[in-house]
Amino acid sequence: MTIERYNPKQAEIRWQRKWEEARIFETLDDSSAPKYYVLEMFPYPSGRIHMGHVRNYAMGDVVARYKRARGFNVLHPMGWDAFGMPAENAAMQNKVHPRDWTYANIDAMRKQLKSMGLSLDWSREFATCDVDYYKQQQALFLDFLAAGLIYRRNSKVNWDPVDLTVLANEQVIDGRGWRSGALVEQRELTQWFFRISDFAEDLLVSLDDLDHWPEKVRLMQKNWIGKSEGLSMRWEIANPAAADGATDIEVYTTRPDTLFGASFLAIAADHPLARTLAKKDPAVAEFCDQCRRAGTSLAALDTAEKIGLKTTINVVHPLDREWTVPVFIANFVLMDYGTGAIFGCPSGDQRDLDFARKYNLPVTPVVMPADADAASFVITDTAYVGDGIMINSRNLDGLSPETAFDTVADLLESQTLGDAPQARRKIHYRLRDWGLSRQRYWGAPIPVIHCDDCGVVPVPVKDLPVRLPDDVTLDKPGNPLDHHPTWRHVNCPACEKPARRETDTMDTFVDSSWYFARFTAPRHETPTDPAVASAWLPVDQYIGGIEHAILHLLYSRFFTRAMQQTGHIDLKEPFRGLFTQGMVVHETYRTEKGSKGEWIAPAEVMIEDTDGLRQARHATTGEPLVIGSIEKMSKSKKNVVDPDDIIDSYGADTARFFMLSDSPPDRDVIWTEAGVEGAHRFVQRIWRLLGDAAGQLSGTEGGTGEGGRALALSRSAHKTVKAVGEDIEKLAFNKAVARLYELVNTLAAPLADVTAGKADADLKAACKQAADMLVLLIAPMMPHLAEESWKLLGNDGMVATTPWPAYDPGLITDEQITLPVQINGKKRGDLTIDRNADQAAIETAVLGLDFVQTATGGNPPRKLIIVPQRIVNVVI
RNA sequence: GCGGACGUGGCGAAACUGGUAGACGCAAGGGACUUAAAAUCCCUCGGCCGCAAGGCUGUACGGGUUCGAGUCCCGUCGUCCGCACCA
Repeated sequence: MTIERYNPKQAEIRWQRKWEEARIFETLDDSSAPKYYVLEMFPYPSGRIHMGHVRNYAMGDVVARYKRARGFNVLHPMGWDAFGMPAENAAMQNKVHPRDWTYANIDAMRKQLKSMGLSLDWSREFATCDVDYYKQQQALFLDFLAAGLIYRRNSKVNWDPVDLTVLANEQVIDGRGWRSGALVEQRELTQWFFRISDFAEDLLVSLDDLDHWPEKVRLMQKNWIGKSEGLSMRWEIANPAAADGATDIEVYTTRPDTLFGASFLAIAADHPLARTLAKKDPAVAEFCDQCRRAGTSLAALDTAEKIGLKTTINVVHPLDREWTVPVFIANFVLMDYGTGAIFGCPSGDQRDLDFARKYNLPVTPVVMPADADAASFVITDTAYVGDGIMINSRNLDGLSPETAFDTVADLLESQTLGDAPQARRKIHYRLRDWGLSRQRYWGAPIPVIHCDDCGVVPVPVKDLPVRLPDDVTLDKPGNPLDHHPTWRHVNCPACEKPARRETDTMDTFVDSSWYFARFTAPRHETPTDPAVASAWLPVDQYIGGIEHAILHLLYSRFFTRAMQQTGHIDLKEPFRGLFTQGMVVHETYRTEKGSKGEWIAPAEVMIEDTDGLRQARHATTGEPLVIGSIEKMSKSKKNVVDPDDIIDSYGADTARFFMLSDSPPDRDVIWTEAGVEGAHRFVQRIWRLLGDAAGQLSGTEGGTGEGGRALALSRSAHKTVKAVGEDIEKLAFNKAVARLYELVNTLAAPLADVTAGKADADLKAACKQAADMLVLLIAPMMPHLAEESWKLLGNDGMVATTPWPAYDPGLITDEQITLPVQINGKKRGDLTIDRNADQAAIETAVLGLDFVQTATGGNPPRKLIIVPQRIVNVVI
């Protein structure tokens, strides 16, 4: 009579096979059903999946299975972000080819993902290192180049002189290469750039329309784009001889209103004028070198002292020809922001104030708080940066800074210096063009050829792909493509003379900037099938980590616009809905406190818990261990749990379910053994309750209970259907999980009666209906258990192709409701009353309650507040 | 420095637009079943007082608005995140 324990191992593989054979997750383009595109950020094939992947893909799969059950034509693809440095590093360490290493990893991870039972359309799978994929990417490059969306220019890069490669800013640690440890040099290299900054304004204003994105991500992108409105103004050089004939210095400011507070100009060490001066004066040259060296270390910026060197140059104040201001070279002025030159107004900027005090420059307050006194207002050691009114500013006095801004801007725009207006209003963005050149092997080759006669010549489309050569040596420093004996030698497509291939490859962020579009037609002979792509896109729900909030998402938004401009796609925003999930974290264990202790993996730890006191011990040696802080799972701290182990011992359903319960999905979730066991107990509980009753239920027709317990059960079940659907729509998986626990709790007793043969026909029908509903509701989270239970209950077909259950709205609202009754705002009791009772009826009933009578002493209350369907408050 | 988010039992968390604070889970304690264990089932579980009925108190801290505040406003403290010599 009692059913055996559920065996996920056998059941899960069996159902995975059945789904695959029936090809139910392979998506067709021609469907009359509305489309729904759900996508999780595709993984880098590092070798094994981790719990973060399990969480990410479990969430996406809930959405995909739920939407499918709701009748949508769901696209849910998977692929691999497969180019990048780790493959080259592995190749150097293990003497394997990056390609072999990568594809072996993909095979291993695909197998792991399949064991999770995800409803993915594997027929659309690709890796970005597939020749066909990067061929299409090269085609996009050529189109972007032709459309002027890509250009080439010299740019300063971080150069590792040992590894002979360019380093990203994140790879420079304390001024040294992260791998070689060599002092990083600043070098000028000719590099390719995407004109993303041309789209700055559109990328900024369109954020407002992305109302299914987290506010946090939109704000991060907004700050990253960094729009500022200001004035670009030229200051006439009073002594051109000192400046080698230069006549003016152009300065960018967002505070032209403070112009009368100016007491110095400062230029960057890399400013052309500074370079000119450095040539003549060794002291200037030495100072500039010092600034550049300090500039490479990001950490040093925090503490770096503001230092400057006074030059011999003076400039004329734009609004007073009698007034000259000294020019400094300063370490805090950046060449690549604005014009590389600023004017300093010490009273209104703390940094300028510190600088002025250090070099004894005048400090004139020009803005004061509206309630201050102009005669006595002084700046001591804190600059005044707030709003207020203008003072000490001649004709601007008394104006607001905002009005003063316009007054100064209008004046200087109409005033001329030389042959041109002295100033013009300028909108400035922090967003830089995106440099895509990488001096590496394992990336998509940039499809251009350098010819001595013709210059840079794009590879003709018919010659694509430009394939990566297989026979490369990776044990020498530098770019393997560069020292390949033959690969780079080709004839110029234009003049047929010998020429050289570009040996730089593309940044891997390029690969991930359009993969979501390729999934819509993954085998098409051009990058996209525009009609198909436009029909599927945008991605309705994109799910991934917050670490991609800026770069990946911004680049993808740019790429979509660029693809629209070049006719590959007909929209500009790729992701309608975005969700950023939290990390999976775990306790840490070490042999002793402090840095001396050795990290111990959770698998080797035993936890004892007596009266709330937790003690960790080594599972084999029994040695007591220190329980450390809860941190992101990482190899270095050994606090990792391998998904394979969990799926092996508990099954995929348990792993998925646990990842979805407990914590809200955007917050970190703590992985605990007890939590997994709890999830697994729930799996077994469902199986046991349904299994024991299955003999009675499998022949029973499900139906809504007509009265008593049967009706109460049906009410609970229908309410759960409604709630779970709403929770999944909001991606509130943890709340949906709680509703499922509740339903099982209420279902337990009636099911036990059914099992014992003590249920009447009404209750049996209600139980069957509720049980069927439960199975359909758990299916997005625990699909294998759902299929197995569905069959057990005697139902036909697969849950994976069964529609989402409908609830009866009539069962959602109860006829009797219980209103809490407060006296002076404190709950003192309840009132159970007909839900349609009018105000007068409620009032009479409330005043008749014993505890209300006691409180009022029979007198009418001062006030009686009745909030329909909610609460009653008696004020006395 | 600038910008943002958050702060609720022993723990993870619920609480829709201000309306019963702590749903649901974990841990813990007690009990039943069992030769025993596991599994399962039942009960208790914010704090204080009380045999109990019940009362008081409680959402970081201090004020305020309101019939009513975890939720709104002002201030303080703390934690986390993003950007950062940005002119």
